[in-house]
Order: sequence, then structure tokens, then C-alpha cells
Amino acid sequence: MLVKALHLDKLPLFKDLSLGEAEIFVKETSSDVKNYKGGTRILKAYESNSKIGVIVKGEAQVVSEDRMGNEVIGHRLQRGAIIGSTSAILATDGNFASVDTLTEVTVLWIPYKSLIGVGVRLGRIHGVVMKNFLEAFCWKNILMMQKIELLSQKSLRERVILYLLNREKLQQSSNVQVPGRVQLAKELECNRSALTREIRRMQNEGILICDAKYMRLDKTKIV
Amino acid sequence: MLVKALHLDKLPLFKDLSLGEAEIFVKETSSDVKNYKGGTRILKAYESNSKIGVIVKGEAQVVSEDRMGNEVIGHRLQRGAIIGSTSAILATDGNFASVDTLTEVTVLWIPYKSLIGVGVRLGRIHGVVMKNFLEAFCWKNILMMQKIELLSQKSLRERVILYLLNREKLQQSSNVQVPGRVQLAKELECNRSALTREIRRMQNEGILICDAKYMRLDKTKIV
DNA sequence: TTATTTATGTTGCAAAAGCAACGCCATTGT
DNA sequence: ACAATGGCGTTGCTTTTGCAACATAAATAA
Repeated sequence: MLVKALHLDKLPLFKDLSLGEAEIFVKETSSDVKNYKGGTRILKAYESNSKIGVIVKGEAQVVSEDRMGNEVIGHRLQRGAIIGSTSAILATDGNFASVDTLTEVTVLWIPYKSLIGVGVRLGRIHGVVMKNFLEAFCWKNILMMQKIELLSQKSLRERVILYLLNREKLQQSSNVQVPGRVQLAKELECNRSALTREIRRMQNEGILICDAKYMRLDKTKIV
Repeated sequence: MLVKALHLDKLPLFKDLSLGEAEIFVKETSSDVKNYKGGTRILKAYESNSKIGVIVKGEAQVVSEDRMGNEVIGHRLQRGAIIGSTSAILATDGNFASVDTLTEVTVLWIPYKSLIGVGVRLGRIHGVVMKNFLEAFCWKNILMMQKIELLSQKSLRERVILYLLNREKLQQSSNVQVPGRVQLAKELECNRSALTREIRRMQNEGILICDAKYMRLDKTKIV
């Protein structure tokens, strides 16, 4: 069965559930699994959506544009990531972002109404899933907070430092793996050449040691 | 009883519940109500917390500092606002912000464990509260997204415009009520005098009509 | 009332960041 | 092998923004 084949029970969303329980949940909520090729749009901005998606396999990406036509962040989504939650939960105006696949992607779609509605029937199972769901949701929140904090820095240098400090925690290493400069500049929401310039400065001052793929902050030198 | 006296059943969190049902919920989850004087700290950053708070009366404010010692956003919280959710849900590292009262404030504290745990016993009631809770959560999300979008603008002028457009929707009027310049500068995360300067420029160009309390964009003039 | 904060507008100056153009290198496709 | 594309560093120039100082007005406290 699907649950077993795709190891759905190993998803963070089903943490603390047995294989059997996960199967029951999927069945009772009429959730279904869909496959998408690379480069497809899974979720369209400004369209209504009634299901919560969980990425089971592959990699996808959030894509969106603000009113001014600028592209707003495009962070990556991998196994376990939850998509479409706001649009499903707030039937009215919810999603302002689309989700595109980067590789072939498998998604588990859970009808939001079922998620809410099956409570009585499923008892403990429902409680556990809900708990896991909320946790996932919160993580998303924390990431957003981090982004806000990052963008609130007044100088580019501070953004770089904060970015690296956050990554250190995430990657649990003081030698931080970073994306290419183009991507990095996007994430820091700054101009690419301004970024390289600042990186160079920091290197010269000995605050930062880095090559193309890794960076390391010298914490003794930042105030 | 408390629920009745404080009109708890009228809280968004208890939408679609009767007074009696709200009472049952409060009792079964062992939720309790607390009062705080103005200028008190309700929730402390970096301290563990196991309850979800709902503001019942009064006004409070989010306060936080980032690693660099800068004060990050302090948005206002009013009746219905939910606080402490991340720290309660993610027992480990959750809350990086404190909450202070501005006026006298009443808070309904719901133990997170109960919220999750009472599902079986409460059936429909639980489902409804959960649904309402998720919706509130999502709104928070949307506000954060808006903030991110705002901060992602490259020029101050764009920030001002985006801010006003968002407010227009919120206040449902093209004549937008704005806070004082100091507060506004904080929300736009920019320098106060740079802000007044930009406002003046926009006025001169005829893009913006404003006095101390209100602003109105001339949409025919923005691209 | 007067004194004392606190918000606001204004301005000059300095620092920071955006922009654009260029050259180099690596990857990819033909 | 060659061309074409795309990422990266560099640099000069321009614009934007932050900062600090000051004057005024408004609000608050004594």
C-alpha cells in the first residue's frame, strides 16, 4: 500500500504513529498521493485550494511576485515540507505564492476539512497528527521570523553575519555551507556586487574566512 | 462564571461555539484567566512556556531584540490576539520575543497539552476550536509575509507605497490612518528623518497627500 | 503656570548600497 | 573544438540612506 511504499509513516507529520495508524489516517481523511514532473507548478498563487500538501519526495520551490513585480524569496522545499496550508485553512485570500517542482516530486494531499473533521473518529491518531502539524507550522513561523530579523538589519554586513549565525545553528557547524553568490544575494535581498564587495571587506578585516562554498565567521572579532 | 463575564465565547477562538460549549472547553482544558497591570511583562523571551495565551482585554505589545541588540518590530496585540504559541508548541527554543502590556490586560491561558489532549473527550468542540486556532495562526503568517514583502523592497519609497496599499485593504479606505512618524519609521524599519524626507518628496511630486494622521496615495501617479 | 520631555521637520555631510559595464572562468550544448 | 550561457569578482559612478545637530511645536509633568 502507498503508505508503506512511500514510507509515509516516517514523515515528520506522522511522527509517533505506527505504520498502521498512518494508514488509517490516510484512509479516513481521504488523502491522496500525486506525482509531478520536474518544472511543473504544483500550487498556483491566487487560486483557491482546499488541501494541505506534504512533500514526500523530490524538491520544490516557492515562487512569488509582489505588487511591484519583484520576485520575493524562493526558498526550497524538501521531504516533509508542508505547502498550501494558509490557502486551505483560510478559504478566502490565502496563498500569494506558487510552488514549482525542481525535480520529480511526490505530494501527499490531505483535505483540510477531513483533517479538522475526523477528530472524533480517530481519537489519539488525530491528536498526534495535529500536534505534528502544528509543530511544522511553527517551524515555518520561526523561519519567517528569522527572515524578518535578517531584513531588519540596517547594514549589509549585519545581514551577512546574522545569516551565517543562523546557518551555523541549522547546519550545526561553524563552517557554513552557502549557496552561490547570486542565490545568496537573493536570500539577503541585496545587490550581488554589493555582496561580493562586502564579503571581500570582511575577509580583509579577518572577520570572515571563506571560499566559494563555505564561510566561517571569526567570532572573536565581531562585537 | 468567567466565560460569561468576560464574553469569552465571543472571542474569535470560540467562534461557532455556544456559551455553554466555550465553558466546557475552558473547564476541560483547565484554562485560566489572569490579569496584568499596564507596563508588565506577560511573556519573557527565551523562557520556556507551556501555555497558549489569548488576549481577552486590553492592549499589549511584542518586544524583542535581535542578536545585535537592535529592537525588532513591536506590533500591537489586541483582543483575540494569540501569544506564546510557538514557545508552547515547540517546547525547545521557541520564543525570541517578549510581550509587554500597554494597558491593563486580561489573558486566557490554555495549556497546550490540554488543547491537544482533550480531543477525544470534547469531539466537535475541540474540532471547532482547533479550526479557529489554525485560522488565527494563519493570519499571523500572512502578516509576517507582508512584513517580509515590505522589507524586501529596495527603496524607501517602495516601502511607503506598499505599506499604504496594505493599510488600505486593512482599513478599507484609501485614506489611510497612520501612526506618528517615529512609530512609522520603526514599522518601515528605516531612519526617521529619511522617512520624513521621502514623504516630503512624494508630496512634492503629487504622489502623496497627507497630514500628520492620514495619508492618501494618488494611484494614477504610481507605476 | 513653568519646566521638561517627546515628536517632528529640516539640513549638510558621510557612509552604504545600488547599478552598470567589463573581464574571466566554468559549464553546457552543438 | 567552439560558441554560448551563466556565475563570479572588480571597479567607478550615482543615488539613497543613515546620522547628527538643530529649531520648533506639542504633550506631559511638576
